[in-house]
Amino acid sequence: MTAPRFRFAPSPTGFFHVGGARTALWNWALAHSQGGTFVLRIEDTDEARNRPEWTQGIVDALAWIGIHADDPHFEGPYFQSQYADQHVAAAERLFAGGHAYYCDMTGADVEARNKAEGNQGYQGWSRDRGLGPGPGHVLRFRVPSGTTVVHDLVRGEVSFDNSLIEDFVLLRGNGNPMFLLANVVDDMTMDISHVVRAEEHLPNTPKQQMIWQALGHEPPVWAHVPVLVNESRKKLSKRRDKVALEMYRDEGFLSEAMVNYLMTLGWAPKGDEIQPWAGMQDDFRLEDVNHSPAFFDLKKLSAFNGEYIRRMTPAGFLAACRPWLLSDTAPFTADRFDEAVFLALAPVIQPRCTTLADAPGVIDFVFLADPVFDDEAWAKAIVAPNAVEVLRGTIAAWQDVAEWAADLLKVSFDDVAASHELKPGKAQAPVRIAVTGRTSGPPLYEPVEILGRDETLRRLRAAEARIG
RNA sequence: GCCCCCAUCGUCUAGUGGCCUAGGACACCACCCUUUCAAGGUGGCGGCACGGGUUCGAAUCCCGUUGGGGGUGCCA
Repeated sequence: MTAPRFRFAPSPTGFFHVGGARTALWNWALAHSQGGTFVLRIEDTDEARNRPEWTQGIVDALAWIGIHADDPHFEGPYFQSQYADQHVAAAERLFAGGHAYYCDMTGADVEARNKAEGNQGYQGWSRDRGLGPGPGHVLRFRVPSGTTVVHDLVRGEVSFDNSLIEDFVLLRGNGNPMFLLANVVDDMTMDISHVVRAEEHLPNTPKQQMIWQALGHEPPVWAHVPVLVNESRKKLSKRRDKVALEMYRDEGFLSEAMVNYLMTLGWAPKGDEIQPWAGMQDDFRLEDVNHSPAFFDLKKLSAFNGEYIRRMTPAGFLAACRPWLLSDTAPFTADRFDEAVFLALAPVIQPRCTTLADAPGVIDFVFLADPVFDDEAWAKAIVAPNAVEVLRGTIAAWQDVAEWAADLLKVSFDDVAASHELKPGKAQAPVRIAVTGRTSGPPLYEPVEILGRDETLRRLRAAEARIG
């Protein structure tokens, strides 16, 4: 028995679809666990050929989710266009074998005749006219009578009445092959044994299967997986939905979280949902895939991502966050950023992030010359009972604190709060806003310890002055 | 219109005739913890679309209905 070959054939459109990512992952898992090959074939259109960055985008996106081109199970990328000669050759064989015939009717002709006769679709009018190739002549497949049964690994047997399938076009009037034919020929040429793709292709499958058979080959193993849908249960589309995998990457989602989440859409790993790739790769089976479409839920993805962020080591977290920390969009400038400080604070930052992009905003005040005040929070904190007194009391207490350490600062502050008969948590607001600019955020005393006595007191006094 | 697919909490799913009083996760709510906000812990809310069969027994098998989706190009 020869090793199975799974093909993944995206068409480059300038971005990589999350639905495609899941299909790729499934093909990839199978290729690995069955000791087969993941064949990447790009369906390059005329436009895509002029934009090599589009295909590069696919390769990059695959690499991001762990499908690396240098893996021994990976083959490609190949391009559909490189097989153009074979597409035409196959069409000629089909014609020679009587499986296809030429037709000189244009789309308008077909429409007119249908209107006159009250029909729909192409009715095989040129089947016996004996036409040969010529300008404007399309080659049509002669659909045999009978029933075509597609054996699908996820759906079982699906049968189609051939009489309901029209004689579809194989070659255009200009001699160019149609996608349906090109696809079959490519799969055949590349010895593809398994075609795992989205459900939307299922209605076309009997046509492809008939081409396989007419060309004298057994069809591959088919598997049509359910599509991903939006909140209105429509197939995810570029126009309406955020479908670009790159976009999630750029927004700070971890590839591990994305991969893990994608795997759970239409399939469930044994045991915990959150699972390392290695286990899922071995357990994944097409037979276990669900039959119905799944909603791509950003909330759940975010939950997965937060979970993965919390599981990172501080060093790993820092490394992953670096692009956002040093970016122009960060609230502080790169020269004020301090890796050692971030590393020390990482354990309190991580549980407060759902994406890596959240990180700079959580501890911005540590790296800012002055905190950026949230006006609403400021107003609220300042009208609180004894706010000004607490602020002054804290200044007095902290300028004399024996050792500038988080635990001692806390003890010291608690005394101030107690002297005003306030609970520490409640009383903290004015101090917190003076130091961080906000009334909520990570624990106060650890960052304050890092900020140092001088800077902390400077901020507290500045806030006191701001109250005026 | 015609063809095909699909149907378990709001969402993602477990479930392959008795283990189901239907399990988990996300979301939501409450409480606990707590230095604010998170995180964490505990608990709660909530579902087999409907109608017929088959069977001693059906979420699970069959038929129908309804609802949803997809496909029907000289697009890919």
